[in-house]
Amino acid sequence: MTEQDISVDEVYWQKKWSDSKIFEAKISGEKPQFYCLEMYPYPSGKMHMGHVRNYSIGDAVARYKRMMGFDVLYPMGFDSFGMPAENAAIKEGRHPYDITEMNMASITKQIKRMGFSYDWTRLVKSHDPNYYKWNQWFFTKFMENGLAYQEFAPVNWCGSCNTVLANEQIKAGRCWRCNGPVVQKEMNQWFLDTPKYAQELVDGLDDIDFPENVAAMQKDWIGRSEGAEIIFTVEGSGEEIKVFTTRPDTLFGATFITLAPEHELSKILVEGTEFETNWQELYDEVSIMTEFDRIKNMNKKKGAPLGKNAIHPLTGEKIPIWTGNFVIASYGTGAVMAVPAHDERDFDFASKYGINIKRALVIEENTLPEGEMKKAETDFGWMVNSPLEGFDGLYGEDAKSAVIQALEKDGKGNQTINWKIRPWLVSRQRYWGTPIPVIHCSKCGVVPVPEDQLPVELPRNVTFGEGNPLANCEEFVNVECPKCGIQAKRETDTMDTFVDSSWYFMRFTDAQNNSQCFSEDVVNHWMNVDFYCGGIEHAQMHLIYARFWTKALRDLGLHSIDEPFNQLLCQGMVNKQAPWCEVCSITLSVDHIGDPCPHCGGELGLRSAKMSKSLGNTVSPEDMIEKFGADTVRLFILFAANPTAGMDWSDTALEANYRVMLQLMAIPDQILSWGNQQTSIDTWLEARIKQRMEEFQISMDKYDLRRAVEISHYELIKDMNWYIRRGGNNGDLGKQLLSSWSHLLSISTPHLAEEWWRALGNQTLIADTVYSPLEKITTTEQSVLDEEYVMRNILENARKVKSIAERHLDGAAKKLTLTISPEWKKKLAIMAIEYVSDGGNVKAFMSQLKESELSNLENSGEIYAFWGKKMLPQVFKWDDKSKLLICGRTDELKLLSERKSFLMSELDLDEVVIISSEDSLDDTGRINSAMPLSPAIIYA
RNA sequence: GCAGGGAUGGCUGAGGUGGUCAAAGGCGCCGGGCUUAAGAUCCGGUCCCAUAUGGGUUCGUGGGUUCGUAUCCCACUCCCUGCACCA
Repeated sequence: MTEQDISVDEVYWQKKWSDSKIFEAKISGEKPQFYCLEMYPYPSGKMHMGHVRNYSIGDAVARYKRMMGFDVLYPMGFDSFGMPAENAAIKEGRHPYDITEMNMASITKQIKRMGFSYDWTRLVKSHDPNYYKWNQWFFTKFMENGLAYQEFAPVNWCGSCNTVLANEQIKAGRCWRCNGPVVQKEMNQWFLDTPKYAQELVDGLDDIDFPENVAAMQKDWIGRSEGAEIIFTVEGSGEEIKVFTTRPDTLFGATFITLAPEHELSKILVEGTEFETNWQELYDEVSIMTEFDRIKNMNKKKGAPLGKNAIHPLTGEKIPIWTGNFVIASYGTGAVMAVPAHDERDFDFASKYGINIKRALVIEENTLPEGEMKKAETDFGWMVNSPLEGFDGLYGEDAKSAVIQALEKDGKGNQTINWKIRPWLVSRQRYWGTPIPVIHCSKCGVVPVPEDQLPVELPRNVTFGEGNPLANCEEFVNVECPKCGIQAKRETDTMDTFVDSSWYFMRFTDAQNNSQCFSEDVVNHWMNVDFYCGGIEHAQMHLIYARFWTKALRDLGLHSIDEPFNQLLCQGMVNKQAPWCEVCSITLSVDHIGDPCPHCGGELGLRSAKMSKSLGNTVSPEDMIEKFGADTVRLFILFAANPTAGMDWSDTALEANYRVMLQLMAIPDQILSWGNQQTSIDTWLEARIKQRMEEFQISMDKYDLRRAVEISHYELIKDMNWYIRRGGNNGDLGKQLLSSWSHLLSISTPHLAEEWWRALGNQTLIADTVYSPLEKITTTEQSVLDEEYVMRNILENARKVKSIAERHLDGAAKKLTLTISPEWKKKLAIMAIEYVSDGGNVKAFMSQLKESELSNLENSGEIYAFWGKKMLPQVFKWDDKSKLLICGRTDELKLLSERKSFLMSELDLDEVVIISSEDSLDDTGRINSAMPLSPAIIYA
């Protein structure tokens, strides 16, 4: 048979699927529903391996759920707004719209070639006015509810992208997109009040199934910290400085106040004084500094006194007010009470500027507050040196609440919770995004665009490369005020593209709805997403925004879902080997293969690294599909590693999988040519099929795709081979096998499965066929499985012994005697197994044994010795299954006798004798090695 | 610095509630059957030793608990990921 004869026409089946519309999600009303989703991609022109892996995982889940009788919603769309298209436009002189549409067309084609079972009728594209119209509508609703607002504030500016960024979009002080430096700039910008949902966002993590690390990252990011806000008054002027602290118990150790240079009071306090210059210097330095530099200079504390004192709220003491570069204006209140004795930063600062250090706690109980402090003691401790009554000796939480109570009594502070998450800065000074639906009128101020005028469409006719294209587009900017009708100006900022991805999963449920964003009933029916698969890189951005947005829309009354994603799976990276220098610990591009390290001249090794253009270790999915077919690529990807683990691309492994595919392609013909002989091994195969189907389901239900594929594409081949080897040749049973098997194949290699299904004479599509569960394994079937299992173990053992035995025989072994262990060994084994499983202590078993019936046997001495030497370790070595078999009714003599001729031919012998040791006349002493389930093996 | 995850045989990768573990599966490699031959497929082998089913040394390093530990505890080293002067 040549390869051509057995190749699968994948495109043919893809057309069949699409013509028959079987993947279009329906609400049948009878079946349970399942929403399977992958993070929709940004449409670059080409699909890469990361996509392929992501979608192969999702598709396997979707197909499995369909097969198990669910109504499955499995859509695909494009996150098609965003800067790459706009930057390409600037560079190439084409329009982002054209570039995007073109890329979408080409990547769609590639995705379709993989044969994923998407419902393409629900395609959502962010840049479609019918979609982004709802972004705008939501935005105006948010404005009504105070959730969206405009504010003049210091924001993060990426110079190379020419736009502001949200905090979540800064990675290690640099822009997440271009890796360029980010600077602080004061601008009038739009924000969404994400902190409003901070508590719910934290709490929700307990109810959904996110990977631990993602949940941890989100918790970190949201950053809940409990503490107190404390009011210090400025001496003389009476102005108030609010500080946030998590350690109110150290309040009596506060020896100064530090304000962020940007803090509004800083400027007010120094204005017109001798201290102004130093403050100004620091302010200039900090505000120009990029986040990146700021991190780099993290340990260089710098500050200046502001020349005024604050009044300690409880003691009335005067303490100096400073400004310091390490205080962040936007966290807490932008001001801290400095307690050098119990805070490292304050300690550094105080040491540098010679400020008083005052101990307020001792770390060991009942110690005296003596000696100079060499470093800050930041752990909880017992309060000491308190100038007021009733505090000394309090510890930890008690100390905190005592201080807070005292503050609250005087109206000088209160307990608060502070959040690290800051409002989401959503406006962008870029073209290719959703226009913010707002008009600025000189008379009416900020006016939201009325609903009937939505969408505010992006104008086509704009010029790129000179600032914000929208701002330069007269016909876009100039409008009449919807309220009073005078000439007004449109907002020219667009929305962050993360807005698009914050609710697309809801749009998918009702994608063609022209009158609403989605119908409430429909969205409630499908949501939430049962299985969400995508990259870890969105742990803080997309996945927080989407959760926020879902809650915000819920509170607008649009649906009743609390959390968008039930279960999140982050697929691992696709890696491939690249040159690696151990000495310099750097990964180099594949161009260096064979050369010495360009830095140290040493020899280069290989190391697996994320596929990237810069390393040149990428593999083109297109080429692989063309060469091996989509099924092979999918099989390889699912089998090479668990979904969440990183996987290494390997050409040889891929080829091995291709061979498996070739083998599988030939199997229907092979099985269909079986005769119709019924043999005793038939029951075994029948039971085995049931067993495999069950194992497969268990694996799939826990998304252990690797194991599932192993069963469907490897184990079952082995089972079939075993059946044949044992003389099976039953065509009817073969058809049963093929039928069940093709369901399992259809999850990961759907095209192949269709071929099988057709070969079986089916007119239907297996992708559209619900699997009807097989009956449970019967007791008889179970015992056949068990017996075969025992025999295979014995056979395997006998094979090993044979090669050793033949070293001692003259030539090849001709005869095998299997001597079943004596009755007393079985009794002893059962006794021991029961004793141990009841929790008995092995060491005490001997006394038990001496009281048992076995002690009455004449060979009781032998039995005692055997227990200690052989049986004791063995009791722990038997697996649960073997224990069951030993205690059960398994008749070794019978099962082996029935399989004698098979053993004979397998071991290539003239004679096999099965005998129980009571009947044996062995004189070599070798039968002593017999154990239950493991007869003595003696060759002659 | 803080947080999360890792380190298993030539490679990959299960296991990880202590005994079923010399440790599944795959790849690679070796041998055999089939074949005119190659490929594919099928069967067997693949830590070391071994004069009969046995022994030895192994799951990052060093300790510990235990009759027994890849699996539990402690310390350390290294790797990945995220956050980062968060008060």
